[in-house]
Amino acid sequence: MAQSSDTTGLTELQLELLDVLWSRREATVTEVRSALQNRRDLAATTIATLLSRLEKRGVVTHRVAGRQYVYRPAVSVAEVRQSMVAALTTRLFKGDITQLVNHLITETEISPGDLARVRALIAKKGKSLEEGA
Amino acid sequence: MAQSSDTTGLTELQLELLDVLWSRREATVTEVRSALQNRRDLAATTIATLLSRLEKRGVVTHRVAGRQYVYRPAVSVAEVRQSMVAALTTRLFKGDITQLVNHLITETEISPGDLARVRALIAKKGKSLEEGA
DNA sequence: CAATACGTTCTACAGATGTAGTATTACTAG
DNA sequence: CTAGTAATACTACATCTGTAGAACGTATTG
Repeated sequence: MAQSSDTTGLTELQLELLDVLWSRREATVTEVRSALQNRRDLAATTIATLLSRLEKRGVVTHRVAGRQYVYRPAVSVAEVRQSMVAALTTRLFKGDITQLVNHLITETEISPGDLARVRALIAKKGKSLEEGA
Repeated sequence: MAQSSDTTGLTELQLELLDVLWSRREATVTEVRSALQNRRDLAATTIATLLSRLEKRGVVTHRVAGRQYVYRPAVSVAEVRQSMVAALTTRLFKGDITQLVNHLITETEISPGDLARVRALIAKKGKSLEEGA
């Protein structure tokens, strides 16, 4: 669902805003601002600008509550991950997922624990495939 | 090696240019241009501009050959993959690699073949860890 | 030597992003 | 009712990116 407007190009900051909205379901400008306060000290007007731009792109929506706007995401975490991971896979690994996984387990310092967890995930996926097919 | 200047933010087009340089080791503006010809029909000056901008960022270098510039990458595929995958993992999965892998095998339509290949990769990695440690 | 062609550098411009001040509007407290 | 306050909208600006024309210099070819 949701034929959202190309979320592949979301920037760091834009994702941080979305994160706030995702975790709170919805939030006002002020709320978003204070949620980011620790890392970013942005003017309220800056947050407002960013959110309205995101709205123009179809990434968020807002409803009016009194004199305030309450923003909420118009795209899901899953969707965004989907499109961004796909974009990265295409760009860097010619679309080959196994190459990406290979990169992850060989080129990054993956811990034995993580490796085990990954193995478990694969096993589970294998099972579900057997059943399904 | 190479403390290259933040390659996390490379765009699609910039990566396409780099791809040409990576595969040919080095190339002139004209060569890069014709290599991209199929997908992108860009003016020679456009390619030149792009390459010189990339050079300013430390992503490529050039040497002079007669009246032409021969560009070559200043960053490796590995480095770029490294930093871009890391950035994505951080942004979208709070830095948790297993979450990314989980996404890959559950959220994308991964083929049984790919799954098997991934499993093999994990197995191999497991072995090398045993030996190493 | 002169004209043409090629190659690079400069300049230009629109759109996106990060950032925020100012203006406007509407509410709240005295 | 009026002054201060809070919220949004508008304006502004620097930087980056995609794109390319114009200017300029040099080489090749009559």
